[in-house]
Amino acid sequence: MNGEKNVSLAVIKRLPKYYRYLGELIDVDVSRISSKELSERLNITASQIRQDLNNFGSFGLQGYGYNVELLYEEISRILGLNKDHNIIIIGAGNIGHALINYSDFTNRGFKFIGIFEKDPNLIGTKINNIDIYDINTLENFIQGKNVDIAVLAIPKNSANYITKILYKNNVRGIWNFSNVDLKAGKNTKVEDVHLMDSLMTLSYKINEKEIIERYTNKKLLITKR
Amino acid sequence: MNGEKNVSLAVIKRLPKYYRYLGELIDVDVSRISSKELSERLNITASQIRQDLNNFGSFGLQGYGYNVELLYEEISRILGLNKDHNIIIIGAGNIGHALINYSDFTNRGFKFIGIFEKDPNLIGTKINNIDIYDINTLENFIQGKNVDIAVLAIPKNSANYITKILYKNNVRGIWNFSNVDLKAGKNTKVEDVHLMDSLMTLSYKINEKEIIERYTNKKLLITKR
DNA sequence: TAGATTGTTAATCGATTAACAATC
DNA sequence: TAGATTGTTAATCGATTAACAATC
Repeated sequence: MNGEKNVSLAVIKRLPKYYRYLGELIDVDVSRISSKELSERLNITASQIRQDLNNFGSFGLQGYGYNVELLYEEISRILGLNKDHNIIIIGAGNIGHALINYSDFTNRGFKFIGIFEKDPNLIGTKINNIDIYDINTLENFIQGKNVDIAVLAIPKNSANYITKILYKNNVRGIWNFSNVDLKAGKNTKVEDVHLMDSLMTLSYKINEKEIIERYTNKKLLITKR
Repeated sequence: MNGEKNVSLAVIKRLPKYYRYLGELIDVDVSRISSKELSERLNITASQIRQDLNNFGSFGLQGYGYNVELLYEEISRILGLNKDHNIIIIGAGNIGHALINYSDFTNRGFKFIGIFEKDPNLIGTKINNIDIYDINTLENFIQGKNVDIAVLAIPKNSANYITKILYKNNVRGIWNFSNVDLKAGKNTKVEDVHLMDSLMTLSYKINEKEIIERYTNKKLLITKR
């Protein structure tokens, strides 16, 4: 039972970038690339790129580099994109709306199969041809269909109740847009998208100089006393 | 000119979580908390929490812990949330739409002051009482108003052209939802929100076991030969 | 064959955790 | 005063970078 080495999340988070850029190369008929060239374009060291890929296998050729199409295919498999995934959306608000209409997901095999809402005015209608169901039928639906991923796009006060249902019914992944921190369940992985956190990070970045100045001065003053 | 120590982005990314949780504590009238208690709730070691905060100052008291309200205030200042920020949105599509309607941003001092579009059917209309302007008037608008942050929510083929305008006019930050990797400009910071990358990461997570198995087996086979 | 570039081991760097004296 | 918990220094761990032998 060895061989079960874990790959760090930092590595995984870089793979979609490689994948995206390789896709662009294919579009302009580039068939071969070295880690050095990738490195210059992606602002990641060549060494790191080679290390990342070698977590999964030896996809290159000495003296040649990487075959673009082949590497693209491999990364697609590593990311699980060779399989279809069924997605449901919890919450027919703005975010749910935006995601449903984003065709890139569908093109990569992510299939929206239902939306769940509590607002009776929305139940029974459709968004982009996907049915909106009563949130109370959620558990039943999951038990009947193969749900891989649930998008959580509801206010935080209802999030706990819903996630319990998702964990209990072994939904494989939660894509969390709600403003709560979820722990992964026994059989359920979680990926957070905290827009508010992201905006706050940007706020820090644009004010950084001033902030650092203020706080380091304060610390210096205290230290000097 | 010393004292200009830099704080790592990993630290900054944790601050909004502290901030959010402290806000929740205030709501339920908790006035004091230790790093140990925070630690249990946030799944971050107490040591790390203390290290993070001490990048900016000494906000606690030995034998007591932290005053919740005071710490909340300090983090708010560290994140630049004590100031208002003017935001414009480039692209009146689904994402732009979703963000505009998300009141949490407004409550934290992020003020939407304009939307820019190229679709003539949308120009002149409003979303949530914010005007939609012709994208061609963007540069003029920026020169006349104080734009802190531009949200980039347009297809990638037009992204390059627009970002050039933003850099040139020293917009302080770009919140990038477009499927391109932006480099920070001389005076412009960038924060990426790559939804597609995030979804791919989740895809990896839910398929991880199988993926690791497949690839480590492959490597073992190769090694054995 | 000579040149290029990989895969991989070793060195470095940075971030996290542990430990503890200072002090409320 | 005794107990609790900070701020901070030191130790550990993990991730990134450098170096180079293997090999196309």
